[in-house]
Amino acid sequence: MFSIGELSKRTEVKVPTIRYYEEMGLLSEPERTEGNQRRYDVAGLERLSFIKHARDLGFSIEAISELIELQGHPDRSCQAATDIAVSQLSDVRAKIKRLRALEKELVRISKGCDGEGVSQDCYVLASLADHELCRHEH
Amino acid sequence: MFSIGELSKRTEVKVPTIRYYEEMGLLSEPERTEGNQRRYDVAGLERLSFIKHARDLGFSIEAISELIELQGHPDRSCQAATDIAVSQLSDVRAKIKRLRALEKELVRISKGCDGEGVSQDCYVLASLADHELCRHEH
DNA sequence: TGTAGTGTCTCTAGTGACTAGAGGTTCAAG
DNA sequence: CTTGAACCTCTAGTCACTAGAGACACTACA
Ligand SMILES: [Zn+2]
Ligand SMILES: [Zn+2]
Ligand SMILES: [Zn+2]
Ligand SMILES: [Zn+2]
Repeated sequence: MFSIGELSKRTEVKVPTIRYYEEMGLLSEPERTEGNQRRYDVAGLERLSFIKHARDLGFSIEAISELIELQGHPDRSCQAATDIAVSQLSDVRAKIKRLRALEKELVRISKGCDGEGVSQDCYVLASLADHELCRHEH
Repeated sequence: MFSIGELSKRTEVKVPTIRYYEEMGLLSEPERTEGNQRRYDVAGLERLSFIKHARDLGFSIEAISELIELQGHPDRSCQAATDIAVSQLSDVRAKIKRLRALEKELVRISKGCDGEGVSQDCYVLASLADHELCRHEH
């Protein structure tokens, strides 16, 4: 049995975050000591590792809820799990696409000024004031 | 003179967002009609366009505040503006890097299951449970 | 001039996923 | 048995908005 602090160390999830996951229903309520402190078993550790891994991969709390729900029913179709993963992938790809456009624009903007001049003549400020100077969509 | 709704249409910034920018000090308080409604001039429109453009490029409200402050002092050095832009660029690059790692991992994970099986045998769920299956750092 | 309908006002609360702090209690080591 | 770290609950703050309530203002048309 682990205390919340031990669980935190083993999973690299901060203590308040663990309590937050419990409140959100991702973690089931663990046993308590007589003095009301949480005590976790291996199942709790595995559950939290799952959540941590999914969060690291960018899945939302809501998506993780669904995945955990599915995990609890071994005989159910896993179509929903694949759907969630595919949708997460397309989210990530959309974000990358958008950030790449921003990157190009920011390269142009920051190359345009070395910081040696004054505000009035600054290419950075001029570029922000006028989207027409932009080469890409964003 | 524009009403807040007209300003909203011209800049594609939603009305409550305009009020929020005012509250945050990005927009100076505009004139008011006798009935207390906001009325903007061209300067207000340009200011809001600047903010919109900077937000679209991912600059934080705080960064935009500094840029606007700088814009108000045409004779001051623009070093800070370049610094802000460069730092924004490196933020964007860091995000892209992270997302690319996630993308690779998510491709592997979602390719691993066609959704035809059951939860118990699902590669998506197995992958989330076990980071050892991952090919990349994240 | 009356009125209908849309726009605007302020204020409060909610979003997601935590994070920080206050004020109090429990645990484990020595 | 004492000390000090860890734990408890609860509230509020983060960022950049977004939604809604209830009241007031403006505009166009009859
Ligand atoms: Zn400059
Ligand atoms: Zn632009
Ligand atoms: Zn599957
Ligand atoms: Zn992994």
